[in-house]
This record gives sequence, C-alpha cells and structure tokens, in this order.
Amino acid sequence: MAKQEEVFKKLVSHCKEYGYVFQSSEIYDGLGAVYDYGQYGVELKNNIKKYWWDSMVLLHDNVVGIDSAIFMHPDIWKASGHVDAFNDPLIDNKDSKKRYRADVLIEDHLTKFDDKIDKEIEKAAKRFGDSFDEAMFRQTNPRVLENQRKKDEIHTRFANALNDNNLNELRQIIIDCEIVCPISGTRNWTEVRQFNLMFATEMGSTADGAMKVYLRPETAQGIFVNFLNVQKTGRMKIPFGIAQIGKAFRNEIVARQFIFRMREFEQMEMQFFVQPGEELKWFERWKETRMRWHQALGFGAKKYRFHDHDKLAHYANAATDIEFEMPFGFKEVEGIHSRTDFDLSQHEKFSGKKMQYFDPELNKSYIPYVVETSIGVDRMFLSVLAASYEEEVLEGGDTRVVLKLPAALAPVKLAVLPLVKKDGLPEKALEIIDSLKFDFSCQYDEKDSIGKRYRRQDAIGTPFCITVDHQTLTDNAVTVRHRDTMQQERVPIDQLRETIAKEVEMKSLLQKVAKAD
RNA sequence: GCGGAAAUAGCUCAGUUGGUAGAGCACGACCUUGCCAAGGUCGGGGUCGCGAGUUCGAGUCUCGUUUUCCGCUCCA
Repeated sequence: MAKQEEVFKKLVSHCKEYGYVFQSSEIYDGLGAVYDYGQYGVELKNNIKKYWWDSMVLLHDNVVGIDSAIFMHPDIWKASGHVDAFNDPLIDNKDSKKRYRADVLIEDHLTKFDDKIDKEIEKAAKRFGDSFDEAMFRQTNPRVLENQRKKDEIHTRFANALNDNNLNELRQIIIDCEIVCPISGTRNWTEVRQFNLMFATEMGSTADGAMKVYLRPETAQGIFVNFLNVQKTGRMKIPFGIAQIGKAFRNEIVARQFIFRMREFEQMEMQFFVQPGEELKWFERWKETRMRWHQALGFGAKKYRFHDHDKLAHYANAATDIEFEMPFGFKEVEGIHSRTDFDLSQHEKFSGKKMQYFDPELNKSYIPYVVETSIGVDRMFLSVLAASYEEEVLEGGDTRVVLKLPAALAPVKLAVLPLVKKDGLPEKALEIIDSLKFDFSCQYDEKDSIGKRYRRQDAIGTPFCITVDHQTLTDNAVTVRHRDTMQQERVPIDQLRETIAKEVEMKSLLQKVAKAD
C-alpha cells in the first residue's frame, strides 16, 4: 500500500509537470480542493466527455442530450431534499475528535435534565408515601423550583437560538449547561458551524430583496425539470433517456485526494425514464452497458467492480457503484441508481405542475420511474491516468515514464520529428504535419536527441512518433514508432492517415460498447 | 473540522550552533551528435508559502495564517 501511495504522489507531480492538472489560483497560495486542467488535461478530459456523449446519444436513438443552466429556481432544491438534508449546526469535541449536531446535544441534555427532576419527585414520593402531593412538591421545593426555572430558561434560549440560527448562542448553551462529550467526558468544544453542502449566492439587486440561489450540487435536477419539455418537443416515447454533461458544486468539509473529491466538479449524467415496474430490468441493463463502456478502454476487468448499496437512499429501490482500483484503493467512479418516481413526484408536488406521461400503449398517464447513471468526469480522468501511468524499466537498465493512454483518449495523437535539424528534414516534417493536422492533434519537436524526444512524448502519452530521416526525402516513407512497444515500422507518407486513424478514432471504442446492445 | 508532518529556482533537494541563497535536472541561444533521455559554451530564473515578533542580523528561533500530504471525522 505504501508503494501504491508513492505511485499516486508521482502521478500527481506528473500531472503538474506535464500540463495535465494545476492547482487553482496557485500564485495566490491556491484554493482548497479546486483544480485547473492544463493544456493536455483539457484535451484528455474533452476526449473522455466525447466518448461518454457519443456512447449515450449517438449509439442510442432513444437518448438525447441537454445542457441546463447551473442556476436554478431555489425551490428545486427544496423539492429534491438538498436544502433540508444539509443544514445542521455541527460542533466537534477536540479531545474525542467526535462531531455532533449541536441541537441534538442540547436536546439530549434537556431530556436528561427533565428525567432528573422527575426522579427527584419520585424519590420524594417514595419518602412521603401516600400523603405525597406531586403538584404541591413541584411548587414548593426550592431545588425543584430552581431546576424548573433553569430548564424553562434554557428551553427559551434554545428555541430562540434555533429560530435566529444563532450559532454562537447554541455554543453558549452547551457551555452553560456544562454538556460533556459522551466519549471523552470533556467540555473542550470547537465553534458551532453551519454546514451546508450547497454554495449560495444572490440573484438580482440586493436593494429590493435579492433571491438566494444555489450553485447546483448535481446536474440531475436540470434533467428532471426539463423532462416534459424534451419529451413533448422531441416526441419521445418511454422508455427514453436524457443525457447531460456539466459542472456541479459541493461545499465539502473534507475535500481531498487530488481531483477525486473537489468542490467544483463535472458530472456526466443520464436519466432514463421507464414504465413503473420496469425499472429493475432497465437498472440491470444499464449496469451492464456502463460496465462495458469502462472495460472497452482495455485496462483489464480486474480494475473494476460493482459495489451494491445495502443501505438505500430514501428515493432509491436499487443502487450500485462502479468502483475502479485507484492507487488508494477501490473507489466509486460511477453510480447507477433506480430512483423510482421520487424526483418527478417531488417536482409535481412543489411546482404544482403535472409531471406525467401519457402512455399510448397502456392508454393511461403515469409518473415515469427513473434509472440514473451518474459518473464524475474528474474521477474518470483520474482513473484513466492512474491506469495509464507506468514507470518501465528498459533492457539497458534505465527507466522511462510512459502514459499508456487509450489512443482514442490521448491529448496528442502523433508527433512528427525530424531526425536532424538540417538537410531539409524539418521542412519535410512540417509538410507532413500540415497534411495531418486536420484529422489529428499533432506536435512538432526538433530539439534534443531523437531518444529524448521519444521520452517526452511518452510522458504525455502520445501514441505515435513519426520520424523523418534522410531516406524519407527519396522514398517518401517515414518511421512510425509505437509508444507502448517502442517498435518501429516503415510507412509510406500517403498511408499515414489511414494507419493512425485506425488506432486513434473514437469509433474503435464505441464499437466495443455497442456490440451487445 | 481535529491531530501530525511539510513548504527554499519549473522539478528533486542541500543549506552546520542565526552571519551576503546553492547543486543537479529542466528552460533559452549557439556549436556538436544523430533511432530510444541526461556532450560543450554562454545565459535567464528565488524578497526561502504569506504576515508579525525576538535579534545588530532570521531560510534557520517564536506566534499566527494559507496550501498540500497522512490519520481521524464526514460523505445523496
């Protein structure tokens, strides 16, 4: 495991050194858990997105795409449950390092306090027997009276604090009541913090009451609220799907492991609408299709596994993750969820608009059930890089660092290298680039020895190096050097396009995905 | 968010008990070589993460802060 972590560290440095991923705002000391994609990173990311989009929208005539806005009506997040589910005041005990909900701590304390008073009364009742009058005892016993007063005071303060969302007051109550951590038994508390998963901002002028809007924490809701728009204007018949790629934002408390958990990230989601009762059948089908999509990349089946959820979220009746073996263990890359009719029903309730589909075959209306596939672009990016990164020990004993990226995803498809920087070889090389640059992303490099240039291309994952030598000038053929095997072959210049296209076109991947559909 | 560690050139790092910031690689120019990196010459690049404090003097000591990594914690 320690070795794996080393590999991960090297991968992170490699990403920075070769222009794949940079930390955001680096010259200002960075911004926590936010990253920028560099010149090669953006190409790889775009290729991953294209691979997904084409496999969804191009290969399925009943799946269409949309691009919904990041800002959405705030009520959408009430309907989805995001507003209520993540609004808790949290406090940590510094000794036990345990985190609690501040309001729950106080409630528990008050319940115990009530019990204490009741026990005292019970004790008194035992002592005085039949002659005991509880009402009289409560009204006259000084200790009970004092406790009662304290209790009322705290209850009032607590209610007010919750009402005003006064976090300092909540903490003060915990201190005043001398509430201790059940684990450490100490009163060494942090500040009370409100944790909300969603980033909020204001829309409209603040002078006349701006509306609080959120940056979407998931792209799915943009699909749900457009369900009828797409269904009607596209004349879609159930079953059908809507796909979307877009940014989402979550204010994670702990965001770590490089780009695996970021505050700003990108999702590729597809919501598939089906007849109620058919959802589990489709759930299974999408599980298979999505796994095939991953495995078509050729990293080996052992790198992937399903992780079925035992504890289902309230909206789901089946859920699984596709996990990938990252250098830090098997981690979720994609989730496939059978979300029932929860989301559409909620939107029907909150918006007051019907979210139903008239099924001409069944001759009735219903709220469709939804099977969702949701994959993190950044996680996918990380898994592709992790699987591709290799430090190879060569025969001579020296090592080379090579990114064995699937050719269809590689940011640069080929580099054209003149063997020497004279005798007209550079001119010939540039001529070749000019003829290929419309089809493939090409690079030209004439600096340093040819071996060094090969290594540089290995490090960014370029699948082909094309070397122009003196012979090229007479036979119009070049040497094609393959990244993974380092093997070379002689190819006539007029066959270059065909030779390379065979390997680098997205088509080869898509055909593997489509095979069993 | 808590605890621990780290931060010096683009990268990897050195920098002694506090006394004028260094190396290798990388980068640029020129020369040389030419099919699997690290030949020669010259050159550019650092207010030592940031901010205070102690001191005649701080990369070095103290405090704060930011970021990253590790462990907890959290995780629609």
